Amino acid sequence: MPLDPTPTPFPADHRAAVQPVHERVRRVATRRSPGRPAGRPAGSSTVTDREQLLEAAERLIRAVGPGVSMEAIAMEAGVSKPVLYHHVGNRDALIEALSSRHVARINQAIDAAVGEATDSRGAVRQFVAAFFQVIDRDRHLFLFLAAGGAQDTWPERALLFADHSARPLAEALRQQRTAEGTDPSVADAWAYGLIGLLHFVTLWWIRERALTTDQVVDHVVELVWSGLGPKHVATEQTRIKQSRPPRK
Amino acid sequence: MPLDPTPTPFPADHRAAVQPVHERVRRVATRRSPGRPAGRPAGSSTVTDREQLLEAAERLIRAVGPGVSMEAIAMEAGVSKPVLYHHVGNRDALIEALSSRHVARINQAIDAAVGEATDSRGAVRQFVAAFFQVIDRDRHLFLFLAAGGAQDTWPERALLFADHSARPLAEALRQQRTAEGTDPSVADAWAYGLIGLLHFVTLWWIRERALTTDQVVDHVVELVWSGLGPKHVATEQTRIKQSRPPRK
DNA sequence: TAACTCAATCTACTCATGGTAACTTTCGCA
DNA sequence: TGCGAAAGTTACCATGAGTAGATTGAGTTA
Repeated sequence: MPLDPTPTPFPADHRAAVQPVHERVRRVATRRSPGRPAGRPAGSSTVTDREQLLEAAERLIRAVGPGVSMEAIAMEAGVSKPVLYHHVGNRDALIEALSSRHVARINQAIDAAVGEATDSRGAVRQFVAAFFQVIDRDRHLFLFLAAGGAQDTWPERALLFADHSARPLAEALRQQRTAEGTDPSVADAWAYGLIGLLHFVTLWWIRERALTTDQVVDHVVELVWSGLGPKHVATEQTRIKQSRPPRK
Repeated sequence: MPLDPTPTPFPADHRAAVQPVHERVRRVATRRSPGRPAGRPAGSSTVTDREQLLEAAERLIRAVGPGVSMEAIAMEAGVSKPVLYHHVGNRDALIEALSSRHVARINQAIDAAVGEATDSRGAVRQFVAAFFQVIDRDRHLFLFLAAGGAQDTWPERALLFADHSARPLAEALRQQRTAEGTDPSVADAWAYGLIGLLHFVTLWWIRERALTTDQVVDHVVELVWSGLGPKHVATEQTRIKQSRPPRK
């Protein structure tokens, strides 16, 4: 899996990168200029499409990182701020909308990858690997969706992206557990847990880059598949070793 | 485990609660008033202790939620903003400092709880339960630490709290794996993964309150202990009635 | 064709907040 | 007693979310 060639793992140069935003934005926004008169512009094709705005938002986030301002996004779309707000709502709603699209893409990639697996464990591995790859390819977008909102609305926002990922996963888990005769009520907790697990490992991995993709995927799969419990040689969980489990 | 009596699971009334902040702050900050002259106040006991500031920050966050401003914190401490900044640095540094203290408390609780366990699985359960309890008891503080910063510095900030939790856990895992002769290089990824798992399940659980504490802890432990792989032996939990049909 | 209405848009603003500059006062010490 | 450093304060700046109100083009009616 080829990583894209960005040298710095994290966009640690946010602040520095902010300047280029405006640079680029100024280039892009040909329709706006200081001397421009107010009011509706000529030509009936000015009806703004919500999709255009979302596209522009993604484009800009990819280009300059998760710290983009709403105004910059509006400019990137060649539109003024109130138009953006009219069509999108507010920053949280933008995150919500972008989450929905992006998670759809991720799930598509996951579905395709899982389809290639021949056994259950292989499917889990494909799942994890696909998740990592898509997230890594769109680091900035991921960061924006995971944490790009205002600090005021946090509790609602924190799970916006996770919700989209976790809900279908929960459904799948529920079906699987039902089919195999085990309690399906674990599904929601497991889904959020697994998504959180992937989230944090991804964040850590993006920051540190201490492992190759294959390594980190292997490690995650081992944990997710087998858990912390006794290894398969043991047939009963009562035969666990006496060694103490993780404490601080 | 008694939940504290807050009726609303999430501080969904941030915005509403913002007013009371200032109300309260104005009461507390007796030392400040509009007509007060500038300059160093009389009395040699004015030397501000960093600890006092951190205490004040915690107190206020607990009281009004994770959306507190730096100015409100300064006022709560009976001090002006530049003093707060002088002693603490900036908002991220505040998060860092509070994370350090809070994780220390959490780990203390976990150590105590794990000490009561008689077997490994029980220890994991105690670990998870203790984590949940401490987090739930200090919801606001948790939210502040997990996401209370400015959006600009996100990548660095996102893992501030997680780092503190994950590092000792990684160390423990590394020792354990080394002792039992399995590959210890999984430790970091596992630690961040497990912390992320707990993070998200906690967030979801705080928001939805669909399960009792015992239930959610059981579910998490089952996942963490046994993983998604084939069950060796049915545990008590998995033998619960599987009567629930997949909804939706 | 001229007036009317309305939707789409813009400019220009408010407000909140992180962070800083520059000034002011007290204390300890020679 | 005088003076420098320490500890504070007020007042400010910059940025960015979100909004109010003005402005204009395009159908629509007479």
